[in-house]
Amino acid sequence: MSRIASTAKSFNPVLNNVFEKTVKYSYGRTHLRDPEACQKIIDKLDLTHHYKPNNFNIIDVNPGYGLLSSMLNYELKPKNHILIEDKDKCVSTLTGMIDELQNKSNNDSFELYKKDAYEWETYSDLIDKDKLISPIVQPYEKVNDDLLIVANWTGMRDESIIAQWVGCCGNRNWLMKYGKVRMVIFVPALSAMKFITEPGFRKRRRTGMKFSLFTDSKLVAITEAAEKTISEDYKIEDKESDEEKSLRGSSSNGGLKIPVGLGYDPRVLVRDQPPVITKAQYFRNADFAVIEVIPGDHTSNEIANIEYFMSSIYVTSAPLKSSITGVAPGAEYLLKLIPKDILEKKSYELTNEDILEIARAYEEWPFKPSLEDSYMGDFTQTEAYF
Amino acid sequence: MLQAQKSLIRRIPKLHSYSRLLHQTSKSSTLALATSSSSSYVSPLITSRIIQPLMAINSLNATKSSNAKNDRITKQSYLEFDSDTYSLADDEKIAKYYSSKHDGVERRPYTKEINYLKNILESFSEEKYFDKTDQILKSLSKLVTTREFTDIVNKYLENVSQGESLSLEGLENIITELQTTCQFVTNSRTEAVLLSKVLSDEKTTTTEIKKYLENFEKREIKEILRNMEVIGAENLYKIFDSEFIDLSCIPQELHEVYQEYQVKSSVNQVAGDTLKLQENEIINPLNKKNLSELLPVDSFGLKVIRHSLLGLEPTPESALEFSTKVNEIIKDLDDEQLKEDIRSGKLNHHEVYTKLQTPEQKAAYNDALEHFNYDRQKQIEIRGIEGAKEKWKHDFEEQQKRGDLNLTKGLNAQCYDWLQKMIPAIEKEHTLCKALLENDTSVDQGDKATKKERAFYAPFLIKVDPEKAAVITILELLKLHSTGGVTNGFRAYKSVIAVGKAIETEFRTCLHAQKERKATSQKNASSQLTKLISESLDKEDDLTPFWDNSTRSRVGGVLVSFLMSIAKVKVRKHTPKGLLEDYHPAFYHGMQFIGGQRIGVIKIHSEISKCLTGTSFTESIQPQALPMLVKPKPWASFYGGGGLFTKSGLVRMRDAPETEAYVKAASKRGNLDEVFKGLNVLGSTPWTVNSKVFDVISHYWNIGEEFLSIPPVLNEAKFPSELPENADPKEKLERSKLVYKSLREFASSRSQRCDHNYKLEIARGFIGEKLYFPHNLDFRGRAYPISPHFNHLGGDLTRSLFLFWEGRQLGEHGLDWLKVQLANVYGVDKLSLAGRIQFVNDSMDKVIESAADPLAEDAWWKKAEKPWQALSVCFELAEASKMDDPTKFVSHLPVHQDGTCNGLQHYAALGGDIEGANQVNLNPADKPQDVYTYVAGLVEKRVRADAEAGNEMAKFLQDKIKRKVVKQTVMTNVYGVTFVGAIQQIKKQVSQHFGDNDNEHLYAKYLASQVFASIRELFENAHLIQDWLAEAAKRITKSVALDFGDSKDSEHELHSSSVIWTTPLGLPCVQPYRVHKQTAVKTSVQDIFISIPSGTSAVDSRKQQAGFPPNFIHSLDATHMLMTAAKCGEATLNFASVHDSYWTHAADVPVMNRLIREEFVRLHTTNLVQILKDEFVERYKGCYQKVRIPNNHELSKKIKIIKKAWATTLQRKITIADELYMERKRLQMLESEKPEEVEAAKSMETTISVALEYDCYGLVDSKAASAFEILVPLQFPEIPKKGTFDVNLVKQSQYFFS
DNA sequence: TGTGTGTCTAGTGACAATATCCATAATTGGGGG
DNA sequence: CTCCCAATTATGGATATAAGTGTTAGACAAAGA
Repeated sequence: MSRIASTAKSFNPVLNNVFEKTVKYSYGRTHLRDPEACQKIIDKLDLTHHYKPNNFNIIDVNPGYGLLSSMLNYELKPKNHILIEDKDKCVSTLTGMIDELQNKSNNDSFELYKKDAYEWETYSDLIDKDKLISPIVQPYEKVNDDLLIVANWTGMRDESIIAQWVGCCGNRNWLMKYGKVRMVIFVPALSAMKFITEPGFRKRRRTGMKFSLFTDSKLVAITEAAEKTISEDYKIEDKESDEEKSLRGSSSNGGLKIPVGLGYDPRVLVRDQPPVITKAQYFRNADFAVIEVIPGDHTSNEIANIEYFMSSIYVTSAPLKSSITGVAPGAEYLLKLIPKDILEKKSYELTNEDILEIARAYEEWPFKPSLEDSYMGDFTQTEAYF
Repeated sequence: MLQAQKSLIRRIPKLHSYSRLLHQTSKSSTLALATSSSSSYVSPLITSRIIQPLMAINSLNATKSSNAKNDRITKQSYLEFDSDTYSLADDEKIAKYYSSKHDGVERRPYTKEINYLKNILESFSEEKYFDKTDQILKSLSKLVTTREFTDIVNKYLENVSQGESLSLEGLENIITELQTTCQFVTNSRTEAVLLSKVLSDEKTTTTEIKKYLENFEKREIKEILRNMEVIGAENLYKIFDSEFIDLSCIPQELHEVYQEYQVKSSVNQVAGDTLKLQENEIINPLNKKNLSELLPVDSFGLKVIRHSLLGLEPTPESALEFSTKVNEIIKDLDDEQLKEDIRSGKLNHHEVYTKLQTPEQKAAYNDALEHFNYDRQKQIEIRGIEGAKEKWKHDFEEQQKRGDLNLTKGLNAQCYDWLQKMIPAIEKEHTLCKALLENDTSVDQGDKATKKERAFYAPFLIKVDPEKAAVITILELLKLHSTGGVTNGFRAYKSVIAVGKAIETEFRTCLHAQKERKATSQKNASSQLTKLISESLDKEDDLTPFWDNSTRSRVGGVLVSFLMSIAKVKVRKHTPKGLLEDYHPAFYHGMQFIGGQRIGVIKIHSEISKCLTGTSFTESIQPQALPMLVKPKPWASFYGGGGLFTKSGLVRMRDAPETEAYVKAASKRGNLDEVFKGLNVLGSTPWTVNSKVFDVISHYWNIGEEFLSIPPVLNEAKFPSELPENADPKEKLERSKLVYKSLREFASSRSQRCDHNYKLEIARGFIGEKLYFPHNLDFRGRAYPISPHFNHLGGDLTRSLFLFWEGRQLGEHGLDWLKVQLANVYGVDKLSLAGRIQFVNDSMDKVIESAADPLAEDAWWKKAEKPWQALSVCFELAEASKMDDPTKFVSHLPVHQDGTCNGLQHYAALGGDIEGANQVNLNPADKPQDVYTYVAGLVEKRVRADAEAGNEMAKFLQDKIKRKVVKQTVMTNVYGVTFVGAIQQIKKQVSQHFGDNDNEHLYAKYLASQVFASIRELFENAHLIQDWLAEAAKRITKSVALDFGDSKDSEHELHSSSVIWTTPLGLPCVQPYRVHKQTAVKTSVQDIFISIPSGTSAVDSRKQQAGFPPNFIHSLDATHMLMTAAKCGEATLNFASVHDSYWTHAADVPVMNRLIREEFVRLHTTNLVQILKDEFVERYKGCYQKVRIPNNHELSKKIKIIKKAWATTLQRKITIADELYMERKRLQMLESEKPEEVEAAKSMETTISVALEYDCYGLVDSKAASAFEILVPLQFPEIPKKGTFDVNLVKQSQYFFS
């Protein structure tokens, strides 16, 4: 049973031979196993300027076996580092790590909080009831420098959490009520592809649009594409068609020169230059990406009136002018209110400004459906039988 | 346009996709095996001498499989192929099977395509698109057997011979051509078509007829005349007139008619048994003149004909006929007042019937009414749709006149407006369709996609009258309001299918009615002949198959999209700039998301839905879904029971071709006569509506408040208060849960109100009427009334509305049984019979009070467990007690006898558990045993034991276990309730009765396990049987057929045997649980997701296993019911049933009770499980099952060696298909005529054959660390031993049913 | 190949998800012989 | 007229969609060792 030892910059030498090289239980999530990979991510994040040592808190959601957490802790030196983890094996490794740190380096910033990170209650309890940390509310003009959220949401069903967190960014509730709190989230690669996009990318849908609107998001790191997503007759093509084809988000014959990054919005790749984590560096064979999400300047208030409208718009990829008609009774009238150039666009081509423009136009619309009309019942659940 | 045409023809059959499938599989593993080098996969153990024949066989197989390429129907669409290359060999046309080869139930390849072709053939032949019909016939001739092809062509000839456009020569030419091109073989029916054509020609002289007839032998003529529905009444008489004809030419069934005719014509008075009225125009739906004449019915001096169901008045002729007959009947009445009441129409049919004095009068009245109702029934079925339209029109005109703004009327007027706009749209579509079908390029077909769509639905759409189509569309959409979990709207899927189905039903009804009219159009046809002809019309089985769902959705789709685009509603909006007015679509399309999945919905504009809430919309009930006014046609074949013109199958099923095939086969073999007999008894029970109860219900209904089971009128759902945008996510979540909850409650209340409304409206329409419920079966043989809304299977309220039409004097015991009935519905059913009677006797004054003043605030009946039925009995008892001699009281009330947990009774009888039998009253006892109480006691005992052992939970629950807690779980245990389901049931009880809500789940879980254990303890043998059934189902559904992977039958999936058994009455039950493939059909509304029915796709093993034990028991209780029904029919009882509740007149209860017990004993004296096992063994022989044997056993080693040898020669892994292939070859050779092949086979070893020498089931050792999977012939475990209970005791058990 | 892990689905009558993309088979059309 | 190849079309399969996951046990399938 070999254990990890490393000379990586952010790796705490005290923890040499604490983490096991292979772990038996993945609990359905991906775990980094190589300190070098963690180092890549930490370097890319470049957070040392943003957070003052011993003067800020980290909420670390699903740290797993804690390798990355320990390195982040060593690198950033938070005052409190809350590890929200409820999986038994992880918890025991984590306690081992915490003990080790306390014994050998007197570091007691870590606090293990054994609760289900899925529950909203966990967070409110953490702050309001158990008072492990007391974050400071900071204005939305700048990024909050008191709180950092790190999360591993790489499981199958975790995507919904990511979407909801972004929703919280729009609502400015939950932890986002403290201000622009930075989040570093491990997500499934496919989620990152859908969510971190620019207008015009074919995979951009409602949630992708919300990412743009409510957050400033970056790709921090990506993994090598799993083999099955790489097309065999992969060819290097010239740049123009390159651009066009990859814009379509097609995963089969994308235009990048190397398979890595296939399926991502190429402009995002160019913009963010994410480092690549190799397969050997993580445990569990499932692609993931690391994203950085910071709440943005727009709120869900601004588009609350067109929620239902948007959901209809993003069903099809036809230009707005044709998909708009069936959306509500009398939607023809709405056509007159929305600028022509927007109507020519397809749903995935809409920019933040376009969306806001539509929301404004919608407000002008005399026949806009009443709110309860947008309630679409979902009572498919089997109910009692006498 | 040629291209579009080709595209149409090509796309319709979709054969090439199948051929692709064939092609693909022909390349798959097994065939690769077959075509690989000849000797390579022969086991090395076989000597070279034996390899020779094997090689020959394999190369033969190889050539066959290379031929298989030619099976592909490629290139030109199959309407154009002209060689035999693509045809199915004769043996292939039928030589396929479903789950078992040994049942003689055939599966035809390309069923779907053949059905489609039959349908479009029907359509095209009526339109006389000969070039297309030729092609279709050619194609069909390649796909079906000669016999079937003859039937198809005959039908086609019938269709095209209609009218003047085709001469006799033309017809003959077609026949000759078909004979040469398609190997068409004529039969007597073909001759009948020709004969009919000859006779129909006005110019044909009698001599010519004679001459024509002389071409045949008399025996032949007899056969030809059998096809009377082809020839028609009028022509039949012409033949009768011919001097060439004598009695020897007349088939048996027509003898009577013939002789009668001879007599009458000799007196020169032709078949005068019908009234001489004006031209008989019964079926002319669109004749408006006819309608205006309908109003003055009372001009006949009789107002008996009061109710006009669906706004349809009876035809004047039949009304006149009826009134004449009634006048005749009441002529002799001595009560002048009664006479006057009847004449003036004060009394409804049932009142008249009950007031008549002599049995003769009653019989005569019944007879007259039956005749009269026959006409009305026809009217309802054929013109029901039109009735709705007339109502709209009426309201529209009223509104125009008065500017009336009443909401309901406004809606009707609105509908009329839409209708007017929709008709031209559909008419235009019709012309486009016809143009497309006629290759008329002058008409612009719009864009490509539209044209493609049109090509699909055109042949079907043009068959339905635009007006009717429009009415149906509007009705169906409004009917769907707020269904499918959509507020103010409905699922697009449902609407499209519903419209498609309704259109199909309408089309079928019209077609049938039209045929009947043609065949019986002779105005003076004798009623006998008319009846004979319409009966033989029913026999046409499968020549117009049901449309498949993709067709339905396409037809529905186009109509729905029309309505959506034309239906507008006016809206006004006050804005700062003043009043804005606009027309908005009444329906609009959207998407709903459920768990991320898209669901297409159509929403109804709020202005419209406002009008729809809570108001009645009875016109929207399809007339075919109403109870019938006349006795349903008796079941005699798979189709044919039920409505006059409505085709409904014997077994209701959803996309289960296998079930259908099995039942049809059984029906053809005559195995179902017993089933028919029972069903016909159920169908021939006449009912009427209990108007007294109806009045009371109606009173409370109209108040609009919640009362007993009547839900209140709710106008809108109440929502919790809004939350700010930035509220805590947890709070937001809680709120949205509340919102959904209140929406759900609102919806359920509304849908309940709606449902009740339907029922009440129908009941209102049928007050005083005589009504019948045609029944059919579900796949287990349980009988259900076909009319879905209003039937005696409903809840308490609905059941209380029913009375038997006929009355029976109470006689000696009747009164007591009425009292028992009251006690039962009051909830006092645990006492002995005497105790129950005593209970009612003690409450007699309250009973009479209840009847006298049912509306009283605290009336006694309202406290009953089933109040409405209690009220119904109160009325009856009060009436009876008024009589001096109650035994003379004529009672109409059905008295129920219910089995105590019927499923458990059957289990107990099967298992022979003594204690179990006691608890469900199989064993005679002084008072009824209550199994629920007993089980509750057992559970209590267990809980107490646990409590003593220190279980905290048990301590809490101790002494709290009541009957009610366990009741539902015990009851549903038989029906296969799962552990989770039981937890839910108990949880509900727990949360109601115990205080502690936090732990209710834990409690429920704990209790559920205790209840299960208790039931198991009580019905030990029964549960062993249950286990045996489940194990058998598991083995069957996990088995592999020997033929799997055979190139000739590549459609079967690996596990494709479903559980099939035959009930003691001969009904085959096929569990329809398979994994259906699904595809999307593009319609103009949206893509519609439909599942493709298949009898060969993989079985859903889990469902099959879970479903089999309860289904088997259900099939037994259904059998018991049908047996009892048949016996009751023989005993001339009126009989009805709700699965395990049997109903008859109070006076007849003793007889029925005896029959129930006798039949139960008769059913269970045979060893049903043994029979089932034998049946299974026979059915599933040739199937193999995977068995895990110890890895280190010598057999494992042997098989591994063989596998390895094969694998090395084949250069790949050995699959199951390979193993089966080798075994198949071995068995084939064993049967061979060549001795050397037999020899070779004998010494050949396959993975399967080596295992035969071992008792593999005995080798199974679950504890063994490592196991090895091998294939062995399917075997079934030994059936568990029966307990010692003697079923015959049931005969003496008073409380078995009570 | 034998394990632990993750996913799926749970009584009957009876109720069903769509849009889009992509690979590939089938068909058509054109050209040459 | 047929044959062959390129181009086009049809079709089935895969995948995403939204965004709390009411509940628990057990069977079954894929996957990691």
